[in-house]
Amino acid sequence: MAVEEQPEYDPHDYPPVAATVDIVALTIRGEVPHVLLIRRGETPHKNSWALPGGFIRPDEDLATAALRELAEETHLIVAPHLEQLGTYGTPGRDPRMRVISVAHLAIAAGLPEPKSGSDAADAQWVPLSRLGFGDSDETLPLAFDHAAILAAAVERARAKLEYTPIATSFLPQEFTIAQLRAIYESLWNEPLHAANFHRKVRSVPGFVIDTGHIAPSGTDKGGRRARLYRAGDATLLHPALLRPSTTPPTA
Amino acid sequence: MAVEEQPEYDPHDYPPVAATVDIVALTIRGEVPHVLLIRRGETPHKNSWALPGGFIRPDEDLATAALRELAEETHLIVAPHLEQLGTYGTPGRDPRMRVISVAHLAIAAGLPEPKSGSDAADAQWVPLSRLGFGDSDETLPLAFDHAAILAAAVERARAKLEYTPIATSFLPQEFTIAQLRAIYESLWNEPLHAANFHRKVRSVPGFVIDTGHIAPSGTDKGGRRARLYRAGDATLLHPALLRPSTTPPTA
DNA sequence: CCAATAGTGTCTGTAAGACAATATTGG
DNA sequence: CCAATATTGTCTTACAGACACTATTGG
Repeated sequence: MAVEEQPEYDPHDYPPVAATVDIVALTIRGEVPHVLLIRRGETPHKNSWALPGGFIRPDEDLATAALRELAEETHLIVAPHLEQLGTYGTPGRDPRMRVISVAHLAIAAGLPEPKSGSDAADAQWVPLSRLGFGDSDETLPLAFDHAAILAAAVERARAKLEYTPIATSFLPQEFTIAQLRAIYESLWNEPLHAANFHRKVRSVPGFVIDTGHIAPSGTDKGGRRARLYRAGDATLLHPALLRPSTTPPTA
Repeated sequence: MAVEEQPEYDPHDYPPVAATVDIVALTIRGEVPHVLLIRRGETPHKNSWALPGGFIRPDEDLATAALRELAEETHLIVAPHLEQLGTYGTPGRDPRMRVISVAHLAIAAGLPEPKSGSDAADAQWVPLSRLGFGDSDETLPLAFDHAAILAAAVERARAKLEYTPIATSFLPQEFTIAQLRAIYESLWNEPLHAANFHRKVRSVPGFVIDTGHIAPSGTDKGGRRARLYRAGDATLLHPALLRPSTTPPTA
């Protein structure tokens, strides 16, 4: 850390800084990735969309603060996956005062409809496609530098699909390979070869474990019923599942 | 960020938080990776080693603060590579007050001997091997949670060697493939197959560019003189140079 | 039976690791 | 010439992507 000098400095010798957390909460609803956003009720950026977040409390760890803020918005108690994304502290990013915000990425399966929390006029799951991540070129404006934070979160998630089992965090306890593939396809925004994906996933040690169960009739139009899997204990995927687009054909 | 409520809140309504930066500066000196540490002159942790760092100034960006603190220790003006590592804010990590510190990783070639800055009794390049990263099991104790920060930095650097051209940041403008290999070997702490490494590096588009120059007599004991290369424009390596150890033989 | 989805078999090209062989260079 | 380092050739194996084919299941 720091503070090598003045062994008994006074905190008030230094300008006030607000320490906050912001959360990019991602989930999949109906094959489509969504992010939790709130509609700001106050200036600045009144009525525009923003990431949920808030002040870090005195004796609260950073991750704890992120989970608390998330819970206040969604009433979700635990997120299967939470990680620190990065810290945003450019002077002027909040016009009111110096704010240093630790951004987090949270991922969970089928999160419930959010309920408006005390500090948000409205909280809602918004498809990533409406924020510039997808086929549509629609791009809802976000408050502050939240567009940059969201972009970092989406890229982090996309990258981590390659070499970690993070995709399973979007799914229920038991899932089919097709459901897993849908996570990859919707986040990477491109179709994957079903047969090759199937074999590849099953060949990565510790990625998925066959439960022996069979999924109920998935669709209404026939088709073989799929086996159900659960997440394995691997934390890193070897070999990785590389993105088709990021793999330039040795061009 | 946050601050959805109280449109005209008073910063002093919230408990004082110190915002700092810490820097893990890595360089290679004589084939051996070193980290810049300072000897603390004051309590707490008086006389133990710590990472350089300090308060973020009022109108200073996070990266700017990191570079400034680094410059104060080493008189180094620019680091070829600087990235944010993560933020450490567990309550109690500094016994004096709540400190939230944004840790950075800096990499540079052959950095000069540090000069003791104003806020450090002594600053010095310390081999990573003396901190638990290497063959030796020596482990100098570090102040605060700096051991965890250093561990994160080393792992980040090791991982980034695989898929980014970060290794070239440790080297001068022009370098040989053998020098590049020495970076990988010393940080990964394992020998690499020289012939295969050579071909692999040259086959990754945009990793290194042949300058047409030939290195002067490298050793005193003969040997063909190597070609000199400079860093290419790739930001991501395709294909990656995977660590031997991280690649379990599909076990 | 037909349509649709799940899962397996093969084949081809790329790339990694092992090892051999060639090219230089100081002494 | 000898020792040491640089660079290139070959061969074997692993894995990704393409495609064909088999297995189920609803209607």
